[in-house]
Amino acid sequence: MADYSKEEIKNIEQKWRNEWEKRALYKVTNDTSKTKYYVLDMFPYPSGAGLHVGHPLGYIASDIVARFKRIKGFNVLHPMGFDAFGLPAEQYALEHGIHPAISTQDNINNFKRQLGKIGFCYDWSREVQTCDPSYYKWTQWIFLQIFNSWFNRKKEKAQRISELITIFEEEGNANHPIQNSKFRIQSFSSTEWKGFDEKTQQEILMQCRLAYLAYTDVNWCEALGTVLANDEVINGVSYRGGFPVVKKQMRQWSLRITEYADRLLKGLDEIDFSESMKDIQRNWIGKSVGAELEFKIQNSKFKIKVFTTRPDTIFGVDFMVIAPEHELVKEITTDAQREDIDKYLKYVESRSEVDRMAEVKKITGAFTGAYANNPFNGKQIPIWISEYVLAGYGTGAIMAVPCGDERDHKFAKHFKLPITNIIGSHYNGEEANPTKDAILENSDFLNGMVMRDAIGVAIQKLEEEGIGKRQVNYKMRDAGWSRQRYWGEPFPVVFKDDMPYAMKESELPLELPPSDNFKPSGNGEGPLANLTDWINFSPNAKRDSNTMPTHAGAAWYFLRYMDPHNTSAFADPKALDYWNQVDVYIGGAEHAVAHLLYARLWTKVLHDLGYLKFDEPFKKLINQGKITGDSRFVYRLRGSNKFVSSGLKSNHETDELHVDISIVHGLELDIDAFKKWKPDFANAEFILEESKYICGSAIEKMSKSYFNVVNPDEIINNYGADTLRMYEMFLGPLEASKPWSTQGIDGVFKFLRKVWNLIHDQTGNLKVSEAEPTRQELKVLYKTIKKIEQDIENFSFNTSVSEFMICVNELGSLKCNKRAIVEPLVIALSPFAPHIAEELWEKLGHKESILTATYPKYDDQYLVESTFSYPISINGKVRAQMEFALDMPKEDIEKIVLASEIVQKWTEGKPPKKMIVVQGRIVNVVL
RNA sequence: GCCCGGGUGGUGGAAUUGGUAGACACGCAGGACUUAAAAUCCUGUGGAUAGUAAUAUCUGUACGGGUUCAAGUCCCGUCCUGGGUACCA
Repeated sequence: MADYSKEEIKNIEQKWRNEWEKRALYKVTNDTSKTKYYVLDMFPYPSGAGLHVGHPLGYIASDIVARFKRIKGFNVLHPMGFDAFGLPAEQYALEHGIHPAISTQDNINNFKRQLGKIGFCYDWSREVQTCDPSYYKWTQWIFLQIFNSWFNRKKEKAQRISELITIFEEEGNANHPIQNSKFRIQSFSSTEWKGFDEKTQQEILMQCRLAYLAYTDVNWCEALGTVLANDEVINGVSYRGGFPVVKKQMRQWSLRITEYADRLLKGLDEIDFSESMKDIQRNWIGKSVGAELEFKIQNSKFKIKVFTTRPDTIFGVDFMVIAPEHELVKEITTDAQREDIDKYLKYVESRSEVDRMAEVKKITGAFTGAYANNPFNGKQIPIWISEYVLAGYGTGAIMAVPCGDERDHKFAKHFKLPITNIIGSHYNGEEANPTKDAILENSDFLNGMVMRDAIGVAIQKLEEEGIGKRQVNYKMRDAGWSRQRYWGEPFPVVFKDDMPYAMKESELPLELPPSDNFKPSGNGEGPLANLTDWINFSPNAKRDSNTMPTHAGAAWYFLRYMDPHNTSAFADPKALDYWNQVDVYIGGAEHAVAHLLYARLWTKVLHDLGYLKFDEPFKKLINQGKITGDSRFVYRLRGSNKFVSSGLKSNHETDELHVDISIVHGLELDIDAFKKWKPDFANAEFILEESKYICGSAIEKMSKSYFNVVNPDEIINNYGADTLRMYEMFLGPLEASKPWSTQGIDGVFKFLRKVWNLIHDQTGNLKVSEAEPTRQELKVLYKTIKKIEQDIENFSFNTSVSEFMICVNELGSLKCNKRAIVEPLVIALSPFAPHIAEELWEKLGHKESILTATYPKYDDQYLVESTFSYPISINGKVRAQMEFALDMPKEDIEKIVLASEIVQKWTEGKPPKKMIVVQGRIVNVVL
């Protein structure tokens, strides 16, 4: 009895999970007397497959941090919830006829059961579910705040739309021009504003709102009768089924995230995300600084605006290219070229997304017959159209500089256009050179300047002459916010006269109407369009048939945890103020651009509107790596039931089959188990190498169909949750992605048993001595505590597990079972292995949970390696100090002293700057 | 193509940021206990050469150069590899 056996582990872990719940130990209060610490996991989408070993990796890490900070004396918020709206539940409903609400609840229950077994210290009383009306009431409410805001570019912040209306009433829009150049009304006075009818006013406001309706392209899949999200479209065909996808214009909600591009970019400097994560966001935002300038078209009233990042190359412009969709194409094409252009436009129209993606390198285009003039020297420039210029970026038109831009160069060569060289020997005639370091030639007033410097000069000149101006462009587009789905938040608006109006707060939530029809309506609208009574709920008012994307609920859930049951606000300002930013946010890197950007955006808008004091939600972000599966293969001879070992398969024609990883040891197949695995294989024959069957292997994603999934329940049944927790941490650095393998889990289990045995004798009785610890024992303990503390602060949990192992090995060899050593060790271990720590803590005579303990302090004097220094004197003067370790053997010290005298002779009396001494030997001397 | 990471024993991975490379663990080998097995414990374990041995010497962090008293770590080039992005002017 009382051995750390598998049976005993189950009892211990169950006992403590019950105790924790019974004593409500994880309940967190908004207690403002303590310093707060907010540790957040990215809440999961509760998929039907349940948890696999990859999920808990980040959760375990955050749980360790939460428990650590707690025993460090912080008031720790460590909540969990579910991102419960989403496509898979709807898909499941279509296939199995089970309502998403029901399957989602089932899945959540299963997740909670699995999470409960791992011993996390979540405060479940703060759980949020995004599909809960009491939650999405506030998602809708925040959406309406965004809808009722506009972005004041002068102040670079969001303001209430009511303030904009006041401005329009007082002064028209002279100071706040319409940004959409295609909108029919561009400027108006205050009297004009007052004269507009209601609908016109609403249309104007729609051009300014941060959440706005507009016709935008969607990915329409005719075969599936539905609209697809970007990530459901792979290389121009649908992810499911591989059907063609085309662009279709639909009236949809978007969030004007582009207005925040610059603040989202600047905000990155203040927050602690990994550089790669910041890079991804920066690339996504895609800021480029350059100039916008106008080219006059010959014999025409039109001008073409282009955007360029390289105004310094203005004298190298040999032609211009505009997008085929550009509005001026029809206007400027000459009669002589009309046939060519029409032919090309037809060709472009016929090209699907797939073709374009596949043939990026293909050079196509047509000449319009029109010419523009270089704004500086009047040089005649032919105007072409080509699909390599995108209508959606910049102005949809470019000035082509073939000697400096690769695509322009290829285009010029292909159509035999002349190429002006402005960079001398930097251009070899064969390929473009995008350098900024060349000295400009053939460039009029820029001649002789280094290109890098000429950029600013050119912009200044453009501005002086009124030809152009400095301009910043972003790759990022506004965020499409409509989904043609059922299982999401309905938009809390009503349409009157085709314009949306915000619902009143008292009317929220606008609940998702009950339905059992989840099929798309077929005309591009989602399933809600089938509910005509709900849509047309009143004779002159309609609802939106779209729902919000899952990003909506996830864009603010971290705020709701602070005050989850509030019915009068999304959270109390005091709670928001106290908990403030998330101190550490742990989750997968796959959310780099979508979720994290939207959460940052919503935070910034709420900040601007005065609801939050902070404008970045996450102070620090840690991306845990993916745990991938380690698959095994067998090779079946084609058309037979004979399997050939991996090393010999090249001699045969074989098919590769996944085999269950549980019947393979390392790479060697358990042949008997294999025969029993599936009836088909009962009579299988084998071609062996060295009398073994060796399997092939590959690292791939964990998936049931690959037979490489490891369910945490299995590990917990075998070894207990504490071993699982420590093993997942021991596997490698948190941020690295790594294949799952249970090789080595025994080592972690043995470690825990050693801890157990440290204070139990062979018969299972407690053996703790009250004796004073020795200096050596204290050193072992303090060294460990200090290292662990640093490791946790650095999120380096793999090394901290090693550190514990070293410590227990050393204490074991010292035969140390003293209370003064063991107790602090158990406290330090408790964040990693809470169950065993609680049990030992109780056995050591404590009535209160170990969560109420205080993280042990260490005494530096026991850790210092170098405690005294020996002066080296040269010519009677002390010239350098040498440091010695306190516990260095005496003989070694004598050796060094001797050596240092030799060194002095060797260095001819020059004082060494530094001497490297390792284990009593002088390794190196720095003069 | 462009922008970031990464490449260390049979395996997962350490290395105080330029200072004994391979901590810790797995695996493997040998030993102890046992009638036996399991479990547990102990010892060894990058490679090569020499030696009965303790040990000694050389070599070694993808490859080729370089800086430095000293390089896994810094610089240049090459090759693999993971991620992001894609005609963004």
